Amino acid sequence: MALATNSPVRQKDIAREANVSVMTVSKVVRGCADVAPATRRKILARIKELNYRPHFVARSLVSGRTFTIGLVIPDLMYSFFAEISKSIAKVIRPLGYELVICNSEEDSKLEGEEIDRLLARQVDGLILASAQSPSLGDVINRVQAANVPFVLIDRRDPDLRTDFVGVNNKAIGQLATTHLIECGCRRIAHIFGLNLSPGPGRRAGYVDALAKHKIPVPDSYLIGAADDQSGYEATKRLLALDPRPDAIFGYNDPIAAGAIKAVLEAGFRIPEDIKVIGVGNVHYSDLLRVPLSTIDQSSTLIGEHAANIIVQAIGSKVKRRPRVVVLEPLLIVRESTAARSK
Amino acid sequence: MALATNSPVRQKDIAREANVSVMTVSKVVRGCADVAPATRRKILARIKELNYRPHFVARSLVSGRTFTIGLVIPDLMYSFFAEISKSIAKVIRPLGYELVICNSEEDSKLEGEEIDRLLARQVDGLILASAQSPSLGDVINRVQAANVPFVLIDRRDPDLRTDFVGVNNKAIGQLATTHLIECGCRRIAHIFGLNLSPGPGRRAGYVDALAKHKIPVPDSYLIGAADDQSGYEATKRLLALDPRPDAIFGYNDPIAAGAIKAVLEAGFRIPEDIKVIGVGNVHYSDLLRVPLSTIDQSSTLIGEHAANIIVQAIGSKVKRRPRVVVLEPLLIVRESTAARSK
DNA sequence: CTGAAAGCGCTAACAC
DNA sequence: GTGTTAGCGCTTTCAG
Repeated sequence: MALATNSPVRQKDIAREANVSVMTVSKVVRGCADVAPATRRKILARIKELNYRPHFVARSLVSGRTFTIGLVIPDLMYSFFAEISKSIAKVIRPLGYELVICNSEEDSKLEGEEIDRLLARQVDGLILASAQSPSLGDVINRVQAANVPFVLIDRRDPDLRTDFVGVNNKAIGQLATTHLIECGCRRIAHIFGLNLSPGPGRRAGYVDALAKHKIPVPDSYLIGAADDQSGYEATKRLLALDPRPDAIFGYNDPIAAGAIKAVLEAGFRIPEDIKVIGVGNVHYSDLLRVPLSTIDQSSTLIGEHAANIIVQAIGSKVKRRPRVVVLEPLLIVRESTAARSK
Repeated sequence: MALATNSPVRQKDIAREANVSVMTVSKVVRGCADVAPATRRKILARIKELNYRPHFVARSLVSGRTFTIGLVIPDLMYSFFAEISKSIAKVIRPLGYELVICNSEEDSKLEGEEIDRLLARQVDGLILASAQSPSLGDVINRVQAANVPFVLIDRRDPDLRTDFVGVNNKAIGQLATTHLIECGCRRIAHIFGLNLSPGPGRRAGYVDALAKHKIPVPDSYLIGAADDQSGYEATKRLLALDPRPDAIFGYNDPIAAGAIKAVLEAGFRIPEDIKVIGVGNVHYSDLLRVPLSTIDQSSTLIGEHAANIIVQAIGSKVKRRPRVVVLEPLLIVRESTAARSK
């Protein structure tokens, strides 16, 4: 025992110690059947003794596979993306893959660089929640040129026929808005998000639901924000309008949480005076000043689907037709849109 | 132009196209000076034309460096760790490193496997927020045997002389508890966390502060929890005690948020009847039912320090003495411990 | 300034 | 069952 506290142990070392060739060691390491039991035992003993670990890089060089999947997301701090990352990892880990996560920080230039780096690192596949706007074309071209399978998540370029996993954003907008209408609200404002695929989709659903119920709203009820802070600011502006909105549909939960803060600060009650709904069903929605009604977009499922698709794409040598998974959203009613008896 | 839509381009291809040897291409790629300007230009043109990208794996095999750093954390969903991940990435990215993040899910067996995998992948360094308990010894031994630099973060084994970056947890416990005492509370309960280094540290600070002010509390005021849900449950049990606590110090913000929920549900007011304080200053603390007073543990700084240390350790061939960075916590007072005029 | 030789650690493919 | 040969794409070393 003892020894081997330092310096990498190679198959060559095992081979020498066990009086066999490197090839035989390699076979044992990979679990090939055609090795004599006695030899195998001897080699395994040395492997354990010297604490040998196969050299992943060397193996990758010859096999052409790194068992690495790259994930590019706007921000790990959004629990939506953290949850997706986690669920992807959970699927691919047992298959021997590791995940390299890159923050693009909603910056399309940075995103491009990260993707290039991941390609240079020979990732076997790529999962992208792109910050590119309005078109993903450039990046996608480079990825395709590198012949690396990829899946788009959350944010989609409708012009591109690629694998995609996401939510039906229009349905989200419709669901949220219709819910508010059914709650009796008629002056429904929407704080929309970034100009990426989920943003316009939710907005379209909002507009659509209003139209369907023949409820007109002033343009001033549509206003943009990026996070809880700007959602808070945006809401202050909404509250100054005349007539004042009686409901606010936030692009996501953080924005809606900011809205709640602004509404309460202004002295209005939720849900009595103003109802608020968000999207995402983030973990803490239930703990907010007013427990937040929201639309669940099943982040975990998105990750699982994306992971399964990419793994399958890596495995298949033939060109597959693009797989598109669009999940249906789910309304979750909490106190912020509750029907309150006075 | 055109072509090269597929198949990897190698230096060999560039060399052939440019009528030079592979060596010269390699030199240009690496930016060596000893290449004739004309040759360099010619080669660069081909590189761009064929969209050549250096093969990271091959490069790693010969250089012995992967420019990859492994990060093992309990859960990416804890915003504390997400924030650390993000700040680490921000530091190492410009230096050419990529981060591989692994969730250990607070499972020491899984953690060990992940570390082994990262070692097999030849990571240049490792940053660990270990779930091992009570001692990190085993894992650390393996990492040291592999001769890979590593930094412990957040969770420490006091017996081990290793690089470490974290917060002064005892000071956190003292700060929180002393603050509650100064608010006039005398029946201060503590919901402690997992039995890892931060848990006992904070608890010790709590006990210490109470002792210093000669405030006795019944054993029943000390109770454990793991997340917001169990924090909620734990608080319900605390509220059933006689005498009822007039303050609750939660191990972290999620637990404290769960406590707030339970307290309000039971019909008590915060901060008038019961004050609550957490730790972590998570992003949404301000948006909770009652804005949560908390102790900031500067997650971003932890990540930055850890990143700097690991990069330095990777760079230096000599054995350095362990660097230990213990950050001092900061009290942030919000409404949950505010002195309210009746 | 340019290039030929050797090899990083490992594994296909094929002999023995 | 076992070992030999060749080579993955790149860089280090050293000749030209």
